[in-house]
Parts: sequence; structure tokens; C-alpha cells
Amino acid sequence: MVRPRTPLLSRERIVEVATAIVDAEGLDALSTRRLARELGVQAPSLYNHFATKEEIVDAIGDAIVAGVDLSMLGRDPWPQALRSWARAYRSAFRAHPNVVPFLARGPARRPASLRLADAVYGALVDAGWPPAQATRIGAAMRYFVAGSALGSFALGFVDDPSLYEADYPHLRDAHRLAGRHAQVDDAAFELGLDALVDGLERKFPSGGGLGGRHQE
Amino acid sequence: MVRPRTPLLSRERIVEVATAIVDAEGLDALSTRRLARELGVQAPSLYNHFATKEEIVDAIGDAIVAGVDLSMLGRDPWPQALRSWARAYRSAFRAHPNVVPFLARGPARRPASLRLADAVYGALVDAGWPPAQATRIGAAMRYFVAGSALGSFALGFVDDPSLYEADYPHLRDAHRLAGRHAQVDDAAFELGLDALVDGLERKFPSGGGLGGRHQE
DNA sequence: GTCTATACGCGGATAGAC
DNA sequence: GTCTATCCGCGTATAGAC
Repeated sequence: MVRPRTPLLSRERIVEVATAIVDAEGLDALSTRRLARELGVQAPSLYNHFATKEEIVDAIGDAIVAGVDLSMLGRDPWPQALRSWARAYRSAFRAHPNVVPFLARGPARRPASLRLADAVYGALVDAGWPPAQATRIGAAMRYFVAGSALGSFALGFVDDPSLYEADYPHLRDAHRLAGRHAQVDDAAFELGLDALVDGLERKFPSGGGLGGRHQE
Repeated sequence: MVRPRTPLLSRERIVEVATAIVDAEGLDALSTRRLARELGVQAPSLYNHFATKEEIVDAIGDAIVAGVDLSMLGRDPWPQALRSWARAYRSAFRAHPNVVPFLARGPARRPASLRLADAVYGALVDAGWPPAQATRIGAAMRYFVAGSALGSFALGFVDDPSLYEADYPHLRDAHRLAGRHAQVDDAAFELGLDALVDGLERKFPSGGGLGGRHQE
């Protein structure tokens, strides 16, 4: 066995391959041995780049959140910014649904998540929302986006009519959802997002339907 | 060692203890050895009551969803029913946040989840929503509720001011969220729920802002 | 219905050679 | 920076005695 002259590993390459494993088979499938095997090295070599496995998972999460476009925040009017940002956020999450439960635990110390939280909150406060309300809106949006990316609603139904028709009269056609799951989930997300932001607009201080000024 | 004269185990007792383990330490902490130890038996005894570990997890999920009150559906006007149901749904989920990622995979074959899906969908259709919209509303509500129960938004911030003040100007006070996490999350849920249902009311067919009237 | 015994593989992490 | 060797515990599940 010839030892390599140039480094086989880098943090970037480790995170990339680790993400692929988690996406394909879930967080539980990510083990140091498995990861090392796919990288063509032995497991202990990973510890030259990360102190613990948890650091690797943190890095996966940070890379995902770092890909979310935040440019509309503070640029577009807040309702429009909130919509575009929510779509970008969901896209990033949906590409990695197995990581969503981990990401939903909060920003903790991950820089990309803190940047995101800062940008959303800042944009809402700058638009005229009272700080406490801005916090709540940021949280509510995260609830909705995380939930929508956690798993498919439509795919949760089994593609077998006989399961439903007997005992659940209204679900007669539920078995058809699985085949169109992407459209169903996309449409549900858009409907919910629209309702949510519409509903928030009506609550905007001194703007909510009674006229008056906006930004301060 | 005296062998017992009366059964030590039952499906109910197993599910009860298993739920407690998952709530306290997460789904990964649930192992057959651990579960058996807390039940005062040896691991193989569990296989007299459940064929696999997965069946146990299914039973945990079913028991949780079975506790959700559905009585308001089809009784109260749909916006009010949707609100009460969402609160009941969230309460059930929030008591067991570690199970939420599992539950969010969909109703599958779990009877309680199918009853729930049937009741929500049926109530919306009966109220006058077109079937496709009713599906989307059910999905959007689940997104929001699941996301809100997946983990605390407020607890995701570390209670250490120095982490934020330097690099994230708007998060200057974010470290205070952790201490009030229950109130913050409750208020965010209520704000989002209110906005969501308000927004849906405006879309109700023959009520949506063009023709007929409804409350505004 | 519960037990003992057991099969067999995977898990994270460390020490120390090269 | 990567390797080999190794520690030690935990995981699901089965066979067969009582």
C-alpha cells in the first residue's frame, strides 16, 4: 500500500459525500466507517478533519442553509420578500428532507443559519413590524417551511385503493395522491404560503386594511 | 429465578414504556434491550407481542394520533373547526416531538392517522371546498402543525449574548428567547394559525372577495 | 409467555507506526 | 495525513429449554 503524496481528504469533500449518504439513506445511515469507505479511506482518517461525527453533521446542515438566497430580504416589499424567501428556503430543505429534523432544532452556532435568522428578522423589523411580531413571523414561517419539507403529504398515502374504500369513505381517491405527489405537495405549499402571507398582511400595524403608512 | 405466573407484558404496557423512552431520549434511544430492561424482562420476550421493532414504533405513533380530538370537524363552521383541530393536533404532537418526523411520513396504514385524514378532508368538502382544494388545505395545515411541533424555534438559540452581538446585529436579543421558549413558540403558532385560516377564508369559493360575503 | 444462550455485524473513537 | 490494530458496547433477531 502506497501512501498518498497529496491529501485525499478535505472538509469539503467529506461534507459532500456525507450529504449524499444522508440524502439517499437517512441520517442513521451515516457512519464514520461508511463515509470513509465511500471516500476511499479508513475511518480514523476523518478525525484529522473533524473532531467528532457531530461536527460533520453540523457542517452538512450549514452547507445546506448557506445555499438559501437571502437577497430579496430588505430589498423587496416584505410580503413579496417573504414569499420568495420561503420558496428558496423550502427548495433548499426539500433537496435534503432527511436533514430537516436536525435543522429544525434551530440555528445553534451554525453561521449560515444565524445569517438567515438575522436577515429575516431584520427585514421584518425594518419594514415596520414590532420586534416581538417579527420574531413570531420568522418562527411561523419556519414552522410552515420545515413541515412542508419534512416529508411528502401525498406520498404518505399508500397506492392501494382497497386500504381506504372500506373504512374511510372520504379517502376513496387518496391512493391516487402518491402518483402525483410532487404536484400535490407543490400546490399545497403555494396555497398555504399565499394564505399565510395574505393573513399576515392584514395584521400589519397601521396597514392591515385600514390604510395608513408603512415603513418607518 | 422464578418464572412469572401472570403475564408481565402487554402491548399497552410495552407501548407506554416505549413512548416514555422516545420522549425522553429520542427515537434512536429506543432499542429492544433498553425497552426490555425498563419493562423488567429480557429483550426476546418482546417478540411475543410484536413481530418487529417497527411494529412497536407504529403503535407508538398510532396511540399519539388516536388522542387527537376530532369532534369539532363537521360540527363547527370550518374556519373555527380548523383552528380548534390544529390546536388539538399540535398539542398531541408537541407532547412527543421526537416522534414527529416519523408521523410526518404520512398516515400509511395506521388507523388513527387515516381516521384523522378522513375527518379533516371530509369536513372541508362538506363545507363546500372543492376536493382538490380540500386536499391542499389538509396538507398545508399538517405542514404548519408538524413544523411547529418538530422543535422549538426559540430554544434553537443559545443563551449566550456574545455569540450574536458581534456578527448578527439584529439578533442582539436572541439569547433571551431560550428562557421564554414556551411563550414564544405558543405565540408564533397562534399568529401563524390565525393568519393561515384568515387567508384561507378569503379564498373560500363564492366568498373569496368577489361575490358573497363572509366575515372580514 | 418468558427465559438463557448465542449469532453476527456495526457503532464511535483512540494509540501509535510510518 | 493516513494507516493498522484495537477497545468495547449495542443492535435485531432466532433457537430451544422450561
